[in-house]
Amino acid sequence: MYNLSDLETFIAVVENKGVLAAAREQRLSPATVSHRLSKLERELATVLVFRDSRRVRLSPAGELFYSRVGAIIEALHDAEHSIGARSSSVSGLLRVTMPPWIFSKYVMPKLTEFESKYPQLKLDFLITDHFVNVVDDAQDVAIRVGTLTDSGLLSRKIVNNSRLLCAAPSYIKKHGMPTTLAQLEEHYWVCLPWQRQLKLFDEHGGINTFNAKTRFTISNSDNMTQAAIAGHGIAIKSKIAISEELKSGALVEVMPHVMAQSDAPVWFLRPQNSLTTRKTDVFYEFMKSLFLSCK
Amino acid sequence: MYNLSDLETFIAVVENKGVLAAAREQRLSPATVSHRLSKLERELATVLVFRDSRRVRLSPAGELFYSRVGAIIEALHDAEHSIGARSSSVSGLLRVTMPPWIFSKYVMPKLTEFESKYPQLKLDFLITDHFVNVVDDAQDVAIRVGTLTDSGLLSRKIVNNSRLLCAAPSYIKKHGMPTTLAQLEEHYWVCLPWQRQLKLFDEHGGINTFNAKTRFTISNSDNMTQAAIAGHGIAIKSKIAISEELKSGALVEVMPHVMAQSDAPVWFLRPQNSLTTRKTDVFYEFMKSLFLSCK
DNA sequence: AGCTTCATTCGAAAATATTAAACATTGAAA
DNA sequence: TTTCAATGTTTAATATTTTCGAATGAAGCT
Repeated sequence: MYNLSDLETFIAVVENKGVLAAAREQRLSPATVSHRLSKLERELATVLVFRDSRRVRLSPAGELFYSRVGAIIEALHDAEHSIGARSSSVSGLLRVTMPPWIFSKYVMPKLTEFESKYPQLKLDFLITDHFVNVVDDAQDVAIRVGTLTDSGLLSRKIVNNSRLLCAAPSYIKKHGMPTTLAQLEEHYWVCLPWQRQLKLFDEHGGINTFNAKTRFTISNSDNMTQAAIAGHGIAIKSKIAISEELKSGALVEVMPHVMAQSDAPVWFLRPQNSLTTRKTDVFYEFMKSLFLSCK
Repeated sequence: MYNLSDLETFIAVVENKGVLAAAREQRLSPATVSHRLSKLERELATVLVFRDSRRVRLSPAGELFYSRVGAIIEALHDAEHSIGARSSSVSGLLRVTMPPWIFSKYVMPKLTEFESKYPQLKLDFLITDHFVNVVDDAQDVAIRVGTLTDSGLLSRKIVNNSRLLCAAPSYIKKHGMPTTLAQLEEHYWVCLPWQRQLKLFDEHGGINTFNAKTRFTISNSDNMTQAAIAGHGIAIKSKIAISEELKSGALVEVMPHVMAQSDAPVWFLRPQNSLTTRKTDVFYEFMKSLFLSCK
């Protein structure tokens, strides 16, 4: 029967593309690596790796086996950790999707710190404002803002947040500061394509569906902020996305408290039934730490 | 570093509730089992099993580790199988939910056959007409009939099927065979609680929402069929659920082609990202085979 | 051809695993 | 209380597996 170490060696051979390199990484002699590999193949009665003495190439079976075994070893490390055994380092790949503004404003500045804390952990960011199906696109984590529509995902709130209307002072100077819904309706908007319909409170507290008049829409939240700062119109933004702009005066709030459904917390989502949780757990802690100052 | 065999021995100890019994099962000496277990605990620096010399009891850590490691070993066997190595038997536990009529009419009759083919595989059936959340209730497989609403699940169609209206001849004799929607509205219905609103085509092919007049509802599809046969009213049934009753004349179809949205295939659903697929795969093949004659 | 780089094989040594037998513990029966 | 039976651990000898340096082979590069 083969061993865990045989599996780990197999993985090392694949990832280092060679017996010698794998041996160096694992601090073993090449002979040992070669032995372990042939034992594994003998036990499985399957060729995993084609070796012409110059390089190493995965067989189709090896390809398949590799793609599975990595996750299994990871799950095992995770299980060890779950019982408090072994201060095993967090390793592997974590696929994360989030909106651009969270990435650029919150994640990027602290990313080096995170990377040096978990050097074994590789991150794959899918940065977009579009809805990404976590399951279909094989993401391990999604950061979402606003009301959740995902089902079958575990959600944890990272930080509270609300949306508000804002515009550049230059825009307000030119077009005037609106004080009624009727006035608001005459203004230009800078918004994401799916934000054009919005719900606002009228004077009596009733909810009013409202179609934004736009000259253009942008499908990236960061660029949309830039457009608002440049004075192209009124924008709907997360409070924590533009806190600095509000403070510096680059943007000013328009008609506070007029937005219905302004509540837009930042959420941390991950699929359920995953065998490995440690990677996502440390990333959750990281994300949480980024928003501590927003409280 | 501990071995796979150490993990397997640990599992055997847990499942056989003892070192001696585990040794017998694994065809090892008790000394070996004891050694392996202590090695595992030494490596993990964690007590997994409390041993007073009379019996064996899992520690909390052991409990947790056991629940994880079982799935991991299973995933590994699965990976082996996926590359065609080892004709490993399918083992473990498979949790399945399905409606009563499918279970009693299709699954039960062939269950012994399936069990003798995969003696190592334990099945846990959750038989209900109610919607079961696969993820929350930790089901490995769900058999669903009709339009799918689950997200994040892999679905495969097992067999095509449609719903129709039917009633017992005795009921029709007494109340007359309806030929128009207006007449239908006067009839009594036997239906599941969530079937009381149904959509029917009118003479012009338009869709008509229709509230069924009921004396009672039953929340189990099998009992509901019995009620229909007993002449309590018109029922909405899957064609393949009552094929025999239609043939024998115990039930007769009422107003064919009047049901809108009558399409109701039988689906096989399973969560995505599961590490083990072999168990579900063999069960899928089994389910598929049950409906071959329905084509 | 000669050199370099990589992977495998060989044989000895080291490390690890296995087992029987002796020993320990405990619950129950006498 | 004593004894017995059942279970788990330890010990120490034995068997197996693993490891590594050195030798060998295979292929590309100059």
